[in-house]
Amino acid sequence: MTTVGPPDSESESAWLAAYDPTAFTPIAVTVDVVALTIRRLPDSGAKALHVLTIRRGAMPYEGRRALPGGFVRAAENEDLDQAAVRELAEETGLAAHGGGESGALAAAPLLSRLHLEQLGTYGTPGRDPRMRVVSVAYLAFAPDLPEATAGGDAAAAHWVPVAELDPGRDPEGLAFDHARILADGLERARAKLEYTSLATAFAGPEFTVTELREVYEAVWGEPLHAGNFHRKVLSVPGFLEDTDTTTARGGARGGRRARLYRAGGARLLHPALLRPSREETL
Amino acid sequence: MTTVGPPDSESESAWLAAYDPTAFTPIAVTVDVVALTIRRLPDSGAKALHVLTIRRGAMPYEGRRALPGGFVRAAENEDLDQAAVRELAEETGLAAHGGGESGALAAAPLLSRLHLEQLGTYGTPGRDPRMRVVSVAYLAFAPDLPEATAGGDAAAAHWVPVAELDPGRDPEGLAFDHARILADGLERARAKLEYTSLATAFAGPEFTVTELREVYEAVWGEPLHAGNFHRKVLSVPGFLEDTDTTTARGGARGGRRARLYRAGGARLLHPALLRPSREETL
DNA sequence: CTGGTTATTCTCGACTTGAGAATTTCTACT
DNA sequence: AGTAGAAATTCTCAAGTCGAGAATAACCAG
Repeated sequence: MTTVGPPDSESESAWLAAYDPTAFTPIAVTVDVVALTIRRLPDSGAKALHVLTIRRGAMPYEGRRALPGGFVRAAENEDLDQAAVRELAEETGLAAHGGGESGALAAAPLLSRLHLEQLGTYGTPGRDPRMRVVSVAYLAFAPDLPEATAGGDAAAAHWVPVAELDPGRDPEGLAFDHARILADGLERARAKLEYTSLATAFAGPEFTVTELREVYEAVWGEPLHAGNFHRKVLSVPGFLEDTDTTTARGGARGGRRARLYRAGGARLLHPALLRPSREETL
Repeated sequence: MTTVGPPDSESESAWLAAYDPTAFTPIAVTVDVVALTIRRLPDSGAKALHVLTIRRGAMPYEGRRALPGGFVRAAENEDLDQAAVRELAEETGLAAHGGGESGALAAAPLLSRLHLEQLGTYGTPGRDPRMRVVSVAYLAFAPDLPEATAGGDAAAAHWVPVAELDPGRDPEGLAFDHARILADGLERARAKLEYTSLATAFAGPEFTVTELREVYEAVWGEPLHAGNFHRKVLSVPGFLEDTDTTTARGGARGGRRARLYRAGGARLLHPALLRPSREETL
């Protein structure tokens, strides 16, 4: 019930239990961010889903990769969402400097088109070997971001193809329970692409249907039928808004110019775009 | 990144920021539970969605209704999920006594068929007037539970029809930001009924298609076409499993006996059962 | 002007849906 | 026993959606 502490607790009512002194064993509250973007693979040139990771500079898990994150600044009355944006900005180096810390997403110019949402909270005792830590995880989507890194100060920060972190392909794995958090974030992202217009958050302000399809293919990790995809996205009311313009040129190797669209007002997709395959999980 | 505290922080790296002393302004961590069940309305006899509320016995918001909840017992190494189950058990009086606190849902016998999932975390500064509180909210579904109340100790606990708490119909509203949490919980519940087999968690071990439909109608708050609903649920693979038995009697005023089913293994519904109406929100 | 490339539109058969209605099986009451 | 009304289950049918596989259209390089 969110009641708190010793004050006004002389009642012998049930609430006495809640005012138990054990409640005051300190618990640290942090935020971790699963930041996703779509970029081209250096080699194949294909578009793939990438996640932002940093390299830990201290024990425990020193040298291990981890999700960016850090303490919620309680003393500064920082909101959870604000903390997530701040950590992301600091870690990516994007607008880490100068930016006022007023309106959440407004702080960092380069992070302006960012979509941010809470993913879940992880607080199992022992997840951090040093003390009890409850971490609120956030999921962030952004259009192709620059080689983040160099967060002004942070240890190496890099966009890593999520495929590389797949348990089995990744020898050491992420620090703490971050592999689990990442997995939850990916599943959430894949699911939200089905019934929300979130995919447009990965694209620029104007994009082609093919680019949008590539977003879906990168996140879902499977090819989609171009024709049917085209028909489908244009039939969902409010999903795409025609700009009446086309790309300046066709493909590098020839080909028709593609029509440009911008995100329409709809937030929910009706009917939804369902993944061809999916597993029986929950 | 879930890193913590002073120890091993003599590095001048970026992490220094994370080790900022301000991080140690205490933050209290609590759990709040949105517990839902379906019961008959005392008057009309119709089935309606109810939420468990308690009456606050202390300031602030003394006398106001609130969601059950309380501190996470850090000193006892209590997991967040455990804390939610414990609070629910204490508040409902169901198995508040004796029960070991081992396996989460196993503690309280009467709560055994309970479905529990994390809803979200609410930590806006000022949501509790006394101190900084970060509350992890949980959503719980259970089949028709007894008139909970009398949690051994708790101030009056009651199942309240959610319609009664609707902003506008409810003069005072819930304490803290609990109205918001409840709203989020309801939306989540309504959404999950669409694409998961969660509805069966509101029904007994064996139920009829009509009872299942009543669950959907109570949660969604709108009538469904009986015939189409029947066809639909039976066509989703793994949703319902035939028991080859029927109810002992038809309806009180006559009528055919209904076939009994139990929940099948499926957790996700394919294809989904979509709400007839829905708003454009996210 | 030509061949290869990319975008967009069509076709068609298999399903799925919503509405409305028919059937089947019961209970209560003459 | 026989009948009316109730509740569960099954059907019908037209409209909409989907996946596969083309067919068209518009472009680029040479």
